[in-house]
Amino acid sequence: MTLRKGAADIATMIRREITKGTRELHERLPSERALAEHYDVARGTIREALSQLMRDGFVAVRPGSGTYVTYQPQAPSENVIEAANPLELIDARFALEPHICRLAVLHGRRTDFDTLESLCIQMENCVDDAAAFSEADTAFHKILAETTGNTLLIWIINRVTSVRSQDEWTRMRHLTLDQRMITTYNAQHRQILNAIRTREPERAANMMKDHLEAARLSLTRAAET
Amino acid sequence: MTLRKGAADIATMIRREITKGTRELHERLPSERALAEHYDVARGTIREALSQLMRDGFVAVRPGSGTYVTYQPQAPSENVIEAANPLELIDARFALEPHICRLAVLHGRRTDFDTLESLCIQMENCVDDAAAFSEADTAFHKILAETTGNTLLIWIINRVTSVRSQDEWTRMRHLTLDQRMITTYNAQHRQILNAIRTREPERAANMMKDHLEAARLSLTRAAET
DNA sequence: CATAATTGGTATATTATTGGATCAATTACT
DNA sequence: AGTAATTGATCCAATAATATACCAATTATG
Repeated sequence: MTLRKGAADIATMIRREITKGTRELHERLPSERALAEHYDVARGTIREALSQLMRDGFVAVRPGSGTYVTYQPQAPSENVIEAANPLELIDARFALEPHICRLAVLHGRRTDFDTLESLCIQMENCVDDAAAFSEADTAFHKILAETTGNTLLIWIINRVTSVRSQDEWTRMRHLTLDQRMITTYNAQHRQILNAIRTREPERAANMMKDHLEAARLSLTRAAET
Repeated sequence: MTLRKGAADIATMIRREITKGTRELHERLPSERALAEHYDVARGTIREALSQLMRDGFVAVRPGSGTYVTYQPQAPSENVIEAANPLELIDARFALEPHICRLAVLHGRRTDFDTLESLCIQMENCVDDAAAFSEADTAFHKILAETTGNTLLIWIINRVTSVRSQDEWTRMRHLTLDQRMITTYNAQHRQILNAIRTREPERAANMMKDHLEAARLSLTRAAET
């Protein structure tokens, strides 16, 4: 019967706090002295426990500062999307967005088209501002998804497009986002919107395919440089 | 053993306020000086904390103006998919699965085809057992997605197909899943697999569309009764 | 439109806390 | 009994927090 708490026990307790989410990523643990008092154990034991946790990559110890949580019990859903590489993302969009165009033809209302129209105008006033164009572009594809009325598709598209904003992809993308490219994209957006307005599902879907193909090309070209 | 409040602690507290929804998107935080007073800490500490939050994309600081929340806690993914109705689900599959067939043609390996083949055989031995057929059918579509090698698409399809098992859709579906229907589905699965094997992307995609159209028809028919 | 107030940005010297390291005494387990 | 771990104490160096002052950009005010 163990009467005394050992370093391994302390390590287990702290590890549990981390994996259960009580201690979050980047959070600072109490000082070794405070932990020693809290667990009613000597500081050396705490140090040994922290040493074990450090070996397993749960915490990082910074002299003079403190010990910090470096492990995150992965939230499965987010990571899949965050971890996806740009080509996977664009393949997913190749699957989703042409069909979204077809559904937009079926379910779209005039107010939706007006919103898309104003976004087109907004983008056409951004030929010299890549960042502003990108933002409006994301909004365009987002609104397009919303016209389908399909909450599931809307959710998926929002997830997939939102990744772009905080990615290295953005950097690559900006390399190729010159005035000529933006003008091309603007023309394609127009064609897509017109096809939807005239209720031509297959033409809208094909226009979207062309649009995504252009985006993929500029992406692979940027990756090769 | 006083526990000193460090920048990491302040950052954790503010991060919690944001993720818990207390601080909403685009909301302006109090000034650094006000935060310093509120948390009873020096302004430098607040600045270091905000700097960390900025690195992680939770806030953005605008000199002369203030600090603004730039992070939105994601809507729980499960609910969106769980709440989707059968027609939304099948529309999502209409978007995804034909393109998955195209990608399967591009990336599929012989071993993948062998697995799909064995699942076809398994389903063909289930013409009189709707439950067993359903299970194998789900596996077929799942494996098909996996042959694309696109982790994002795999994840989405798994989410979308897994709903079927615990849905009222299942009940409706079983109503129409007689021997004749299962035989039809089996033939379609065969045609899809063959088209992929002979590397015909568009034919495979079209076969999948036919397959989904049949599923949708049986679904709407069941809903009308 | 000009001015004043407020906001973040920066610098610096001082002070307190933290982890790093060591060692002799004590306790637990084989 | 013998071995290994824990304990409790002390000193050190690294780091961060504090307090203060001033600058620059933005925003509100009259």
